[in-house]
Amino acid sequence: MTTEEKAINFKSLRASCQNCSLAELCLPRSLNSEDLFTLDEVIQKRRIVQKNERIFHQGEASGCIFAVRSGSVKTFTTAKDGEEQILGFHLPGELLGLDGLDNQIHSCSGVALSTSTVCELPINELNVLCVKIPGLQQQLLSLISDEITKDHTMLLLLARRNAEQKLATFLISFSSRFKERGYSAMEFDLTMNRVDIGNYLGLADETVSRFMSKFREYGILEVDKRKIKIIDHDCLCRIAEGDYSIS
Amino acid sequence: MTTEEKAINFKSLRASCQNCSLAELCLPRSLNSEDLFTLDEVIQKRRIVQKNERIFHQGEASGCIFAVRSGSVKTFTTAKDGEEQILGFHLPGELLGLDGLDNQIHSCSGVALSTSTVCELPINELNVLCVKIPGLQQQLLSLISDEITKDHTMLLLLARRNAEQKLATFLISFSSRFKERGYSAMEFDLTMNRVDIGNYLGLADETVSRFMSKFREYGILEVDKRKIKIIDHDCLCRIAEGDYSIS
DNA sequence: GTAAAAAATTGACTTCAGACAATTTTATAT
DNA sequence: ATATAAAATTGTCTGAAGTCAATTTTTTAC
Repeated sequence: MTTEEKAINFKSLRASCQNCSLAELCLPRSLNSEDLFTLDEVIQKRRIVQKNERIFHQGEASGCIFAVRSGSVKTFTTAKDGEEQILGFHLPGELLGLDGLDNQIHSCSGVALSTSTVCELPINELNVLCVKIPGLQQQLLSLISDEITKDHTMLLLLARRNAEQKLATFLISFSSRFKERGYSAMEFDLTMNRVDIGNYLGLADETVSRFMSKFREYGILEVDKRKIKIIDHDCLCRIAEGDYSIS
Repeated sequence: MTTEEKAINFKSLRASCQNCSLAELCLPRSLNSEDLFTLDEVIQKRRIVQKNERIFHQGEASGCIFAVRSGSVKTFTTAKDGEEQILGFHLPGELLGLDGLDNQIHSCSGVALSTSTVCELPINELNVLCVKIPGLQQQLLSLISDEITKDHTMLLLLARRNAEQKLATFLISFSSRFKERGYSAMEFDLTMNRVDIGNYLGLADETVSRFMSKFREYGILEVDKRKIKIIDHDCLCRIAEGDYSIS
């Protein structure tokens, strides 16, 4: 992408939590309308990012945390040897960049998986605001706790689950997160490719493909490229829990 | 352990950050002596816990985060099926229980690996104090960021590294953490058993044993039960980085 | 619309680490 | 001190998932 193109993509819009449909899922979750008004003072920018565009960079201090407003985003760390590990896929209403919450450099990068809008929350201003709005401080801590808990769940998945459990868990997670956002829990589009899914789950992309096919063969899913239709949600749950296996 | 014994073990001592040798590593890291005095007002308890005693429980709200003052502690989550995943081993000066920072239930448990002392930091009082001491708020955010970054590093280790890389990384981590605490980087005691190491690294305990032996055979370590002496630190690093292999 | 590139699928084969088992060593309790 | 339990080691064998490779499908660019 050329510098010129970047300039075009980097549109900054005035953001507003007050009339954002995602407020229930996002940082404003438990705030009243007066506090929301105050919060809107610091959430200055809404930024449109194109597919594959970086939102923040590992090793740099953005001074912000980010909220996905539309589209989807992945975060990943890059090891010394250049190897990448995807840390999460983020849907609208979800926060990212909490690793830079101390206003220091980010230890991971964020990249848009599809054309997306993200809200930029300057950490310094957020901290000032936390003093004024006690509920905001609480809400931020709650989101931090969620983030840590989510990582811990992922550690368990990576360390103790086999390939079919990993993939089943992955699909169920997306199902419930789409449902939370008012979309179908049974039919949705994955915005990432098989390589990314494999990387995230600690599997080879061929293994992801193989189990996608197996799930289809067994009538658990209908798979059309990245479009997933869950036919037997219960079975998928049982596979995820290790109570059932197809291999 | 009987109730009576627990009562004896649950000694509460007045804690003080002001004359704690771990202050440089711990929550007070960047505070001045006046702020330290204020901090000491809320760190009310220092608690002695015996080996295998729980410090906080998954599913319960302790209302505290904890700092290890002496000894060592492990944290772990228990899945629905009862399977446990160790999330971390914590040395003096390290914080635990950040997943309960929103003052809600903990999503993991903390257990002493050896007789230990832990400082209990009530979250509510800590939050009040963060308003009074801006440096504390900053320091807390910094520690949260570190925690998230640490988890992300672990996700990469679990997803992308083989057994010898995992074990080498594990040993190097302990080496540098002991060094930070003024102990030898080359000779130290692990306080956990092989099963725990394996669980933490997503390996069978037999695999841990095998690679411990291999490292010994190749003159990289001297291993006497849980006592580790690193002979070839450089080689261990190269194994961890994937630049060298013994298998 | 066509060519080229990227993504996904499937098969064949290999290998790393797990499972199981036997034995040895160490720790604990009486 | 001795018995018992727990932890660690080592060997053998197996299998789940990885690697490599060929092919098909889909996307992108011109």
